[in-house]
Amino acid sequence: MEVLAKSAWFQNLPVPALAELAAHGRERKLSRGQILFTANQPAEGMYVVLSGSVRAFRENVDGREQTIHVEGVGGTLAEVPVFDGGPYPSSTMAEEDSELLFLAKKDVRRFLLQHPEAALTALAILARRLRTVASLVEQLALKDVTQRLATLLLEEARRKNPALLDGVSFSMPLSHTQLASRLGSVREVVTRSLQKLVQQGIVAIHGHRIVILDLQALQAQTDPHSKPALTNAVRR
Amino acid sequence: MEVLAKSAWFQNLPVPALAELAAHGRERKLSRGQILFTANQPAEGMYVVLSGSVRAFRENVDGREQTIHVEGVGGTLAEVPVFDGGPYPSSTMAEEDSELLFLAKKDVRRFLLQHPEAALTALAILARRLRTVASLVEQLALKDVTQRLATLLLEEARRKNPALLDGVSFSMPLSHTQLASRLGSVREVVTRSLQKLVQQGIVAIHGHRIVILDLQALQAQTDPHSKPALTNAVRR
DNA sequence: CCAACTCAGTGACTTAAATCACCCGGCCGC
DNA sequence: GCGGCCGGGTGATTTAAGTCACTGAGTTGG
Repeated sequence: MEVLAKSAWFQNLPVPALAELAAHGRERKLSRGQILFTANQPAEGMYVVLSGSVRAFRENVDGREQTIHVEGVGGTLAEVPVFDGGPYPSSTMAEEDSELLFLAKKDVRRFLLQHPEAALTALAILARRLRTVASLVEQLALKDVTQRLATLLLEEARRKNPALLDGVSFSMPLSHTQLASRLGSVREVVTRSLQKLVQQGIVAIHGHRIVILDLQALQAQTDPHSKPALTNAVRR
Repeated sequence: MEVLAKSAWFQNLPVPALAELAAHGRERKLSRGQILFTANQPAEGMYVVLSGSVRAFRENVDGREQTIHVEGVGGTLAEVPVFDGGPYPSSTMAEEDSELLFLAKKDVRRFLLQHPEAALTALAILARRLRTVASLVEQLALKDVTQRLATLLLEEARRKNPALLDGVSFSMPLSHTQLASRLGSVREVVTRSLQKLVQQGIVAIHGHRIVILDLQALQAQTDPHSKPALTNAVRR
């Protein structure tokens, strides 16, 4: 309950109403690596992350995975089927041991009908998610792996500490395989891309701690160094 | 107004309320190729497509574009900033001459607060959009161009006529460049991929009309023909 | 303490995709 | 009629990414 109230989903709502919603939910524990549900299964409701962290992903036939989003405490999973009635859109796996609260579709819908402010909050959440997923599309379609990696590093750094400057460090406890699944690539390529950033003196790596040595340069890696493209003037 | 009522956004709502919302809107005409707004501009509201068709896309520095979604009559653009308050997430361009209705953020929000059923509808729309964008991520990260093309052809065919069988045809008035922008690729590659499908006798093309000759085969192209992957049993 | 993992690193090779540089045909507007 | 543009089609080449196959360090747990 305490967690529910802190979740972005349920900001500023009358506590008794929340308590009632929570009372209808069921708790669920997952250990690291466990699968919560699989894409295309029929969905009965959504989940709120009470502790730990869970990742939603899609996979293709030969087992390669693409992470769609990762939710920490207060985050929610499978809101989509609550509203459009379809099956689960992604598979989800616990990244660490986690506790979740399951909320049935009809309970959530009823709650939002009775609390229109909450519905607007829900819209804000979906909107933000849409933004991040659309950015992922952009990254995958228009940027190369190094650019995507640089972007991810900057995002993670900013998540921990929005004030960035040369020398800041942050921890990123992800294996190269996990990184690859976020970046839409494979382990070996991520290893080499990281290496490249290290060799260029842009970042340093100590275990799971990343040090940003040259913020400018890292940001530069984010955008393609646009082809020296013949301008109209130059052409002919 | 008639269009507003038919839009998925405003299903089953009291006509007077709709009329009032529409009265606060402003009409806007676009000619083919015209830009409505650009990604990252501050956003004041959303748009409903009254006629024509508009596409939302992102582009990188050397001008390559990735289409995020395309909206026809009744569709909406830029709902995201209405709910999360951020700037426009994508650029949008009219694919044909189009008429739009602009609705200011605060009018939409007020309307949804007063009509909680409408808020649930809005959630359903965002949810569906999230589903399609997440699928786009999956396609880009895990499928090759031919697979993506096959998927797109099947989707388009189904949009026109859900009952698919060998021999159905449909019109797809897109240039190869436009196709490429949807598929996350470039013109030449799309041309060759299409050619491949034609040579294999899977589809035929007459101008902008596509005939599906072998539905089975087309569906097969959709999924990678999974690597003969050494199973655990075989290994060692 | 050894077996069995998981994780990272790396060289060699293959391949899908992108890029470059053309050509051709149609069509539009002078 | 002709210059220009757009759409499509192609061959040749380059390049990023992915694949394969191993190595070796570090951990965990029987």
